[in-house]
Amino acid sequence: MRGLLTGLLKGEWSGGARLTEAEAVECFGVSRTPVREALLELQGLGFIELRRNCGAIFLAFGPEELQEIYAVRALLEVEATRLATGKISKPVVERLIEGFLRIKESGGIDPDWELDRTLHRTIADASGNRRLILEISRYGEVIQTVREIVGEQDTSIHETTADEHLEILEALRDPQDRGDAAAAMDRHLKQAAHSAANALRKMRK
Amino acid sequence: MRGLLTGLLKGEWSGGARLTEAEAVECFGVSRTPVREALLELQGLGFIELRRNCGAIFLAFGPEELQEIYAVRALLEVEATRLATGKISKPVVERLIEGFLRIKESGGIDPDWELDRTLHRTIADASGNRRLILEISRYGEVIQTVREIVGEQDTSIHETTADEHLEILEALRDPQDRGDAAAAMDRHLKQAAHSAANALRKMRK
DNA sequence: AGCGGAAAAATTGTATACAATATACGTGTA
DNA sequence: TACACGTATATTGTATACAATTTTTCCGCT
Repeated sequence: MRGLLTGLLKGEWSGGARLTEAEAVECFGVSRTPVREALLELQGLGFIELRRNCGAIFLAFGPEELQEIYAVRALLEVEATRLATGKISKPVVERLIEGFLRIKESGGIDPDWELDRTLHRTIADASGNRRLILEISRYGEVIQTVREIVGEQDTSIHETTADEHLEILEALRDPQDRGDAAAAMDRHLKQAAHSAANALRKMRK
Repeated sequence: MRGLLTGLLKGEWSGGARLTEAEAVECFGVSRTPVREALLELQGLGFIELRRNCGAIFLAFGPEELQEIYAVRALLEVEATRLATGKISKPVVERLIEGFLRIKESGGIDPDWELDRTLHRTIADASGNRRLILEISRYGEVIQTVREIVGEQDTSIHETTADEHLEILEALRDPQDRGDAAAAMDRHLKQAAHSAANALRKMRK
């Protein structure tokens, strides 16, 4: 599965390309059963269209599509942040703040996606809406895969990202307004969308 | 697939119940392959949890969970409405308004989910964000299944629903503010969530 | 009786064979 | 030459057999 998604994102198959199950079997050296399941999952994630007796059709994937993904992600996570405001215990917030401060001090060399994921998952969990949690984690997988491919070479990004994370956390720690943290999350994800789209452009050209 | 989902929603399997592939095969009289694919899809939709060599575990599904589904749906569709404002051609809006007026006149006997789906799909399409369109249609399937099971016996609902739809359409036709139609959509979906949850309660007790 | 481990059973993961169906092509006719 | 139809081919849908893995059971040991 990951292989197919990676291939698509790297641009090995461009949008509109057709891939039959038999071809996928040759590509990945496994039988049709797991290939089918992978294709079905990819369809669920919206990267391919499955048409009976026609094979899988790769949908376009470029900076535009990436921005659209981030737009939906932002919708989900901003709402989660709004709901989570005031529900995360102080110690947890403090520990996260410490983590991001350490990253800032170390000059942003270490990307540490792990801490990033922890932050986003903590917020989602605190929202209390299990559906929302589920959908956010669904998008998390996609985003993670994109990150692994695109690479995010520009290390200076990570420092500013840490700042954005700190803004969110500080708003969560001392909420003046239920919307402050949500607004910070919105800014953070808009910035992330921009930088991811740029990284993809750089990679492709 | 539909069979499993229907069974779950009807309460044949309560939350926490375990269902192995072999049992599902007996239940539905098809082989493991399609059963597996159905279970994977159900996992993607968030109705079951699949654990290796443990079978499918049904997650809880009741009025609470239904409300959560509607909350996420509202998130998606309200944003779509905001984006669609001003992008739907007058004739299209007029035709939809006519349709809902006809329903109101006929006293709301005829549910006409078809027209309802057309409205929501039209708005989603006009949003211009293909990701958003995809996610909305994903939820549309779930909602449609829920409706078929729950039945929505109370016919008086349909008249008020038509009113809500008309509010949305009128705001789309003459947008004073980009948020008017979106706000109407939000009210509509909150109402729909409430009535669906009630219908489920009535059915279960 | 309690615990550890090994064998057995249950269950999912994968491969392959067969069936159903849609597409493509070629042939015959107007 | 254009079109209709039928057959051949390609492709997906389904069933089943086998492999891998996990869970359960049961027996021996302490």
